[in-house]
Amino acid sequence: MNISVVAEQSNVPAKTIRYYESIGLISAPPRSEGGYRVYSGRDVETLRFIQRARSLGFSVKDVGDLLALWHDRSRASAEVKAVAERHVEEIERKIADLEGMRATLMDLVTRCHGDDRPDCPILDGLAGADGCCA
Amino acid sequence: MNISVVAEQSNVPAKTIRYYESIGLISAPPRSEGGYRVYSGRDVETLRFIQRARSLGFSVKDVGDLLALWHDRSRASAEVKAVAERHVEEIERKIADLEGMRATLMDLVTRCHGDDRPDCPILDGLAGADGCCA
DNA sequence: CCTTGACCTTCCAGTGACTGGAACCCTTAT
DNA sequence: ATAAGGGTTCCAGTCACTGGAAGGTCAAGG
Repeated sequence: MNISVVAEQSNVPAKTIRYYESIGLISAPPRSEGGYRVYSGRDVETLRFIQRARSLGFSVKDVGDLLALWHDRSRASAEVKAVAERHVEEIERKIADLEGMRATLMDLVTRCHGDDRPDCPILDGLAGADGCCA
Repeated sequence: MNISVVAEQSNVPAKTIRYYESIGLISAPPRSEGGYRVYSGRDVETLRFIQRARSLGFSVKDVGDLLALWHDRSRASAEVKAVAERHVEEIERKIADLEGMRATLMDLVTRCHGDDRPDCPILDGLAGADGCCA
């Protein structure tokens, strides 16, 4: 399989596959006579795994760890669970941050009449007038 | 005021202040004889504005727009509101994305017993076994 | 046989928003 | 005079790609 086929089947752009190879996340495949990368069905599986993990927000480093764990038949599931749990916590922190921003912004936005007059509680809030973001 | 004083009062690191100057977000202040940047109270206000806007998740580009609007006495509050509303939508998209990830991950995590055995629904899910991330 | 066009290759540069560090200059106090 | 603690510039690195240029390869059609 050439790279574009793998790209399509794994939903990872060809450019990104080469990038993953360059940083060592995946190993370099054999080459054809003309110098083209030649992939196997196994490579597609691996890239799908990576794609799913990335879409769940795991960092590339975490994905590398998960891949290693995946390939290690004797691993303890506790290790995998620990990586995933840390990641859930991080996601929850991000959600909390974003919800804080959303609440403040919604307050500002609803207080702004949004017409052609210059008076604007949003800018006042950002400027530090009372009643805004502590 | 030297840069470290402004940094402390605005809660923006000195390094970041210089960076903001380099990208044109703030204007270059006058210099002392020795070449030090000399700031005024007005600069502190501006940096506080920037700090608040950034902490609400506005991009630096958006902050630039908001600053321009802030300095423009004749602006229409509708413009400001539009910027803020677009940003709220973006935040809501991000929250939705993260909540999707969280739900999938939580499901995987709770199904993983997390002991010293290799059997692991998290890796199975990432590998594409049935029942995982659509 | 030659060309065309789609595919592949490498390498370099840019994104956003900083942050770290090196190497050097200025100020103030002792 | 010197030492500490500012300040200055500039370059490089982060993260995870993405775009683009310059050029090599392959299969089909004229």
